Amino acid sequence: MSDNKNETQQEGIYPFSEIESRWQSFWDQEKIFEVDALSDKPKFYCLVMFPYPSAALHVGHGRNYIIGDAVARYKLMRGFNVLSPMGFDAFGLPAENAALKTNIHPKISTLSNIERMKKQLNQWGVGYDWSREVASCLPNYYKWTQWIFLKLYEKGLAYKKKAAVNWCSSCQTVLANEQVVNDACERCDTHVETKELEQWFFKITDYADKLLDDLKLLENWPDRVKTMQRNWIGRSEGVTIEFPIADEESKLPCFTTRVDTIHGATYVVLAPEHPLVSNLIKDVDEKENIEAFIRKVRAEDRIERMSEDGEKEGVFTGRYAINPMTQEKIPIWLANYVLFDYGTGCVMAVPTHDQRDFLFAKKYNLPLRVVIDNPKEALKESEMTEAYEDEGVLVESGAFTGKGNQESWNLIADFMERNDIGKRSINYRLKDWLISRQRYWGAPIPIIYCDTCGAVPVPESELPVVLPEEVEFKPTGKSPLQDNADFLNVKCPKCQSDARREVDTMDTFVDSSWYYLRYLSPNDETKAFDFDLVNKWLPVDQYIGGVEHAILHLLYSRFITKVLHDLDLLSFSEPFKNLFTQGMIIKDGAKMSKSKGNVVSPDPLIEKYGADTVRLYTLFIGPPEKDAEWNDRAADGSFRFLGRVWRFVTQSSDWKIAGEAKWKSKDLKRLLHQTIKKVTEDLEGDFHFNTAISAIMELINACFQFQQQSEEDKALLNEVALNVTLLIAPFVPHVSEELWSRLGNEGSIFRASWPSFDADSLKTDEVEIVVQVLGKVRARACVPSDISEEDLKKYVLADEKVKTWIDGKEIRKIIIVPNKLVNIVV
RNA sequence: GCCGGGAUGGCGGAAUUGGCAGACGCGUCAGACUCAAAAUCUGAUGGGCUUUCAGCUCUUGUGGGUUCAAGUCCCACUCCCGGCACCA
Repeated sequence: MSDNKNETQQEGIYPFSEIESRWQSFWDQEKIFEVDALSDKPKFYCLVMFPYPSAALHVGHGRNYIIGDAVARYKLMRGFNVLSPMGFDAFGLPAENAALKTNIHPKISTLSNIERMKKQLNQWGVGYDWSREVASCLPNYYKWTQWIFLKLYEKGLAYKKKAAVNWCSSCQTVLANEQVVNDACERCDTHVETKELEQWFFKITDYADKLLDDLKLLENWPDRVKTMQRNWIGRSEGVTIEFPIADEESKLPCFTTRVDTIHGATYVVLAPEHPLVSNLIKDVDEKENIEAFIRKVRAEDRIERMSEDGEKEGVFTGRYAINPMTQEKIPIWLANYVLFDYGTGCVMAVPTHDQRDFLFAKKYNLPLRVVIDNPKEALKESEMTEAYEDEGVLVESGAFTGKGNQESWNLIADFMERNDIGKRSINYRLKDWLISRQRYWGAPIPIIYCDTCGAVPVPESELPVVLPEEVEFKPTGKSPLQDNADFLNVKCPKCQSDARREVDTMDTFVDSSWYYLRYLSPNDETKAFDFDLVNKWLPVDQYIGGVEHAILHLLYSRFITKVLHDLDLLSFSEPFKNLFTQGMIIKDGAKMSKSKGNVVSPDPLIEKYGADTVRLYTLFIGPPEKDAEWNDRAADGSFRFLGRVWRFVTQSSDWKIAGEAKWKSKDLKRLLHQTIKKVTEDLEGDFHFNTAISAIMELINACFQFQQQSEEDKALLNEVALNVTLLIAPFVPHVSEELWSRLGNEGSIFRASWPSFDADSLKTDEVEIVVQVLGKVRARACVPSDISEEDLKKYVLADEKVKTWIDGKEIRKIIIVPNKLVNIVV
């Protein structure tokens, strides 16, 4: 490999390895990325999602940093005061799991991974303001994570409850709903179990509406991310109807979105876990059977029970409710398909107009009544094979009969509210955020349990609750901190009697839900973030990261920001104004991962071609928002291109070409300015680096077909060389710096300003017009760009080729698109 | 089932939003350099047909439609990717 490299460099392709290390040190010394946060220059906060510190980065990771770096460098050249910080999401399971195998403490492995990762980032030539580095595992950071917990606690937004929670037996901890993907642990793919445990939650449901409504404010977020969040929050509007229970005073509340079908509700169904059930069935003959059914359902796996093709099973309670609109007695059933934790845990069933109810009713022979007429064919209960779920006119619906079902929705809801039958209400799919983790490598939850005072928050002055280092962190299903007596035993902050600390740690998504605030004052010992600085610099102007965080991190960060906003600690309520989610780098059809063995390391490629080539190929591989298949060989093209740029720029003042000169100076000048325009527009828009780069390639290709003949040509070539160097700088910073200095410029190219195009140079006095006959291209014509339509028509009709196509035919119409095309209709 | 995004040469992908489809790059082929190879450089490169320094014709997942003109707009459909889903 090294022989190869020497050879390449000897042949004078371009001495990338020397150049790259030299300019990397230069940026360091010159503090190119260090920001004066107080400056009056227009600010630009460019943020890449901070990574979990892993030992070896692959080219897929690189895409994220390279895109972020290209944006930051471009904005620098546009004259912005650019804040581009980096930090590490440094708590979490991988370090702890590795420690179990290697016996190296997570703190040690994490900190050494961070150092390695910084080296790798530097090797890529991505620049950050390292003076602002944060690592979530350090006490000066997690102190403030704990502080945020306390703020939520004070507001009643952090609370402890016993609940059925997701349990990963491999990770030996509970998981948030957001961390369960297809019934499996997001991290290790282990099938998730359900456990009843007492755990800490953040009340994100209080913010469901705001989180949903404010998606409208996020104009520059990808639609798919907003859609995912919308789906996840899952708001549905309906009416909670109180069904009186026959022979009893109490009522059964049922949430429905189809209040228009109420007259067809012929039975109601409760979740077997519903608290009213035991009372309902206490005197019923079939009690034993019913209880057996409840036991059976409870024993069923929650996941299986919820799966769609799971058999719907139920049992009659022997009791009846009253349909409040028809006053009929309707049976009360229990069924496995009704979820206790959604809505009211009790549903009204309308088998004629809900397919699921229909199947259940058929199975157990429950009564049907059509209340919406199908305009296409009359519905007969006895002949129906499926529910009719479309629109129509109400029938058998008392005073509402004859009205459209949609308009009746509101009329019936109004009627119910007036008569105390039901109330409009809203339900969400979103559940509260479970933040407790029974693992070691995380921020301790700052709570103390006292036998007399109960759960007492650790006073702010006593933060941080330091994570002890001497711990046996074998996962046992309980927090390892439990076994550390020094940590566990404390005095109650209220009454000074003996007390115990909370031993669970926080979900690492709590750490990452506020880090973007910390970068403005990373070393401040007195507060989590600086009010003035944060409100000056945020919201983040450009956030860049993987779409896998569409729900988890992005929803949690929005939530925490809104809470802090409501506490008057932030003046903004959305943290990230613009979001860009880059696609994944794929290898052999799959996401790169160690377990699949398809990881591509950038090291050999950097060794062979240099970091600039890796960067250029990464940006050129395709539209950055889409997934892209990595192909080492295709990177050759990027290297060749840099070689061409190198030769052109270093020789531009004495430029000779081998082949035929196909370009004229006027056209080359125009192309230069078109290219500046195109690249600028691509970078200002949706970061279409791939097309920006191809435009620069076209310009360089043109230069290789241009022969210098005069002093003006020489000046033009120098102009092209200078501008090309500037245009490629955000993509390939090392070689650009080198060329910039070889062109005789002082200082960093990133202190120079971005080129602007000259509108006059874009104008042409001659244009090539496409001549179509009946929409097919038959000829081309070079004409003055200011030619009149009349002259153009005459010119085109006189063309020999055109004549052969229109000969003897009647011309019906001539369509002219100025400076582009003529279409003759015959 | 609902929502979002897609489908363009051998491959990755362009196409100024209705105006020359296939830019740019990879690969392939040919040539230069070389004893030779690699690397590098130069050129050609969607398919078919013909009378081949030219020209015709077909071609953007499928089938219809609108238009002087459709990858782009409309209707119907197929397949792929992602999210949600016994959610009442």
